[in-house]
Amino acid sequence: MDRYGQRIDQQHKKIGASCDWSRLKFTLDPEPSLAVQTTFVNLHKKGLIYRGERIINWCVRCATALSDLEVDYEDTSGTLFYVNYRLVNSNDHITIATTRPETIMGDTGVAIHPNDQRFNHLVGEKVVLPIVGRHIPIVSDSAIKPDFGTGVLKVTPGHDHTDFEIGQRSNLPIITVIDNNGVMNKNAGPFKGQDRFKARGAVVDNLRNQGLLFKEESITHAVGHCQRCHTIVEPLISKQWFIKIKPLADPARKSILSGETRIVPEHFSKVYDNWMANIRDWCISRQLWWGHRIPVWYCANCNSETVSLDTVKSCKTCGSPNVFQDPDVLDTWFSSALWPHSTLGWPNESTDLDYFYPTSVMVTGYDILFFWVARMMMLGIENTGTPPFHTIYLHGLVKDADGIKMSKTKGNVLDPITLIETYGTDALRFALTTGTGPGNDIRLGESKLTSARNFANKLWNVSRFVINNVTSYKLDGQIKPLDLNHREDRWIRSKLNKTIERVEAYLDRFEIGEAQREIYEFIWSEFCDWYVELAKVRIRTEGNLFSPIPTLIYVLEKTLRLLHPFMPFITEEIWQRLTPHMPNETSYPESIMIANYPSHEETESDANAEAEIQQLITLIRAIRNIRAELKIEAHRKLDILIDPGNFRDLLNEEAQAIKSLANLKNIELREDLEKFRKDGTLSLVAGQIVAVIPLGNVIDVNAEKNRITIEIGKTKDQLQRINTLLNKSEFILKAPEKIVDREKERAQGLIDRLEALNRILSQLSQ
RNA sequence: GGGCGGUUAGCUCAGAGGUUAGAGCGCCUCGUUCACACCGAGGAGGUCGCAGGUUCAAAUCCUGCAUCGCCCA
Repeated sequence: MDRYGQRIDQQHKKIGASCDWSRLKFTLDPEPSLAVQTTFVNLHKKGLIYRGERIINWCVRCATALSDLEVDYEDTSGTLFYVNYRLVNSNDHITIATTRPETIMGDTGVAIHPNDQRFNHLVGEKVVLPIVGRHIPIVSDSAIKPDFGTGVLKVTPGHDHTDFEIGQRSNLPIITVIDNNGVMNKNAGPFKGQDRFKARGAVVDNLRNQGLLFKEESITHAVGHCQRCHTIVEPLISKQWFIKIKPLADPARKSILSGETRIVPEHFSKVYDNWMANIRDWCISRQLWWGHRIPVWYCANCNSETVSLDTVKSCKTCGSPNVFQDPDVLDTWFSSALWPHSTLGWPNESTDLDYFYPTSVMVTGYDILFFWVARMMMLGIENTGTPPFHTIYLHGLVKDADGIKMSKTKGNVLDPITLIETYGTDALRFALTTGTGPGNDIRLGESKLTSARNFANKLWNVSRFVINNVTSYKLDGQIKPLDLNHREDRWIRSKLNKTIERVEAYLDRFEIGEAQREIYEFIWSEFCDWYVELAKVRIRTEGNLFSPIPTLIYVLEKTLRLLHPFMPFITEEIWQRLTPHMPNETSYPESIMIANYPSHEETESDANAEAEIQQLITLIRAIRNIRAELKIEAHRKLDILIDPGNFRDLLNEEAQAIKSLANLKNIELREDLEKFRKDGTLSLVAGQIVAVIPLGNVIDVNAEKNRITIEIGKTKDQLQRINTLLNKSEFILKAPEKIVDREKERAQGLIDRLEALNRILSQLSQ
C-alpha cells in the first residue's frame, strides 16, 4: 500500500501539483485514525450507527460486504423462467416469472400489485412451493410491476433487495439458501453443495420434469458485479454495521439546495440531490484485511459489546477480561469522508482547523461525486457543523483519442509518466485542459499533445529572442518600463490587459479551457505574430528613440505569470532567466510560483492605439493577400502609393514596419491616386485606407475593373443585410441602443468602402 | 423504468440571445529573410441533428421528435 501511495505522490509532484507537502497525510496515520474512531463512537452514541441483520451486497470471491456504490450493474442476457406454483386450496395455479430459479427454495411468499385486477382476489391464499413443498402466502405490494413477466413475483427476502423490503412489509420469514461462498446450503434441500449457477440448471431440470416449467424467454437485465473483481454479487442476509443515513443526508442535501455549497457545473446539483433524496443506509463494515478497525469489543463471557476510543481490556458489563475486537474494518470511504477536517487535526482543536476549515474548492472527477464528495459533505457537516467547501468543481474523465474510457483490460491506458517523458509535463497539462468545459470528458490523443508541445516550443523560442535582445543591447537593469511612447507598445499592453481581463472572468467561472485559449491566442497571434515582428523592425533601425525591448520584457514577464498555472515548469524556467534583466527599481520574489497573479488595470487600456494598429494590420494583410492572389514571387518587392486620409502620422511613423512586413520597396503618401489608376496598377481599400500598387503588365484595366466590381458586389450584399435591419422600425424601437449604434457604425463603414470602390471603378473607366 | 448530458468544419471541441458562427489538428498554394520548419504567409471548408414555436433578432430560449452517451434503479 505504501508503495502505491508513494507512486501517486510522485505522479502528483511530477505533474506539478502545487501542494504543501509538509502536510502530507496517510489515512492510517494517528490523526486521521483518531478522527475515524471518534466519528464512529459519536455516531454510535447518537444512535446513527447500528449493527443489524440486513440484506447486503456480498462478493463471494472477495468474501466481503460491499456498499451499494461498489456494485456495477451491467446489462446481461439471461433467461426468464415461468414457473407454476399450485394453489393450496384449489387445483388452480399461479405462474411466476424469475431469472433466479435457484432461489426458489428460499421463497417465503408470492406478491402481486394491489391494483392488479387479475390476481388481487387471491391475496391471503397460499401456494405450494415447488421442490420443497412449503406453503407460502400470496401478499400484495406496490413495488410489483404488473407488466413485468406475469405480474406475479416470487419473494425471496434472503437473496434480493426488493424482496427483502417486500418481506419486511408483509412480515415474511427470511430463508437463506446460498452461503458466503456462493454454494447452496442445507436449506436448498437436494441441491445442497452445488454452486449457485450450477444449481440454477439443476433446479430448472427438476421443474421441467415435474411439468411446472411453463415457459422460458430470453431477457436482458441488469446484473450486479463486484467493482473490484467483477464477480456477480450475491445479495445476502448478514450482520453488518450501518450508518442511519437520513439524518446525515438531509443537511448535506440542504446545503446544496440553499446554495451554501455550489456545484460546478450546476446541473450536477440535480444528480446530487436525486441521489441524496433516495439514499439507503450505508453499510460500513468490510471483511477485508486492511483498513481502520471497528472500535467495538465483544465479551465472550456475557456477549455484551463495548464501543470505545481506547483499547478495551475488560468487559464494561461483567468485567471479564475475555474480550475481543470486532474483526471487521471500515469502508475506506468512511475515513475519506473525514479528510477535509481529519487532516487538519479534528477532533482536537488546532490552529490549522481554525484557519483552513471550511476549505474552499473541491476539485475532482464527476465519477467521485457520490463516493467521496457526498460523504465529505455529510460527515463534514455532522462533525464540524459546516460544509467542508463552498464550491465543488467537477471535471470530466480522461478518455483515449477515440473517446473510450481508459482501462487496463482494454489496454488503452496512457501512463502520465510516459507522456511526460515524451512531450513534457507542461504539454501534458496543457493538452488535458485544452478545449473542454467543466464536467465534460476530455479525449487525450497524440494531436492534442503535439500541439501543446509545439506551443511550449513557440513560447521558449520567443523568450529566447527577447532575452537575447536584452543582453546583446546591454540593457540589464537600465530599462524603464513606463517609457512607453510608441503606439505599438501601448497597443500590446492594451491587448494584454484585455486578455488578462478575460482570463480573470473565465477563471472565476472555472472555464479553464477558455482561459487557456485566451492566453494561447494572445501569445501566438498577437505577441509573436505582430508585436515581435513589429519590434524587430524597430530593433534593427539605427538610432531608434523608442526601443521595444522594455515592452518586450514587460509583456513577456506578465504573460508568464498569467500562463504559469497552466504550464508551471517552462514559465518558471524562462522567468528565472528573464527577471535578472528587469529594471532595478522592480523586485520579484524568488519563484514565479509565489509571484502575484496579474490582474487587469484600466490605465493599461488604450483604444486609440488599438484602432491604429488594427488599421496597420488590415493594410498589411490586404497587401499580403494581393501578393498571394496574384502569385507575386516572394523576393519581388513592390511599391505602393497610399492616400493617407486621417492616418498620415501612423503611415509616416510605421512606414518601415509596413515595408518590412508587407515586403515593399517604397511607400509614397499622396492624395491624387486617381492619376495612377491605369493599365498595370491595382487598387485596394483596406479599412479606411485607399492605395494603389503599380504592377507593370501583370494586370490590365479590364481585369482590375472586374476585381473591383466583385468587391463592390460583396460590399453591397453586406450593406443590404444591415439596411434591412436598420429600416425595420421594430428593431430601432426594441433593440438596445448599443446594438443599434453598432449596426449604424457598421453600415457607415460599408458605405465609405462602397464609395471608395465606386470612385476607383469610375476612374478606371475614364 | 427514472434522471442528466451530447448532436456545430474531414476529426476533436469552443461559442449559451445581437458583426459575415470560431480554435486546434488535417487539407490546398507559397516560403531555406538573423526566436521558432515543433515555423512563417495566404487560402478552401459549416442551410449549427430534424420539425414547430417565442422574439425586432435564435447555433443560443421553449415544445416535440430522432440519435448517441453517462448516471441511478
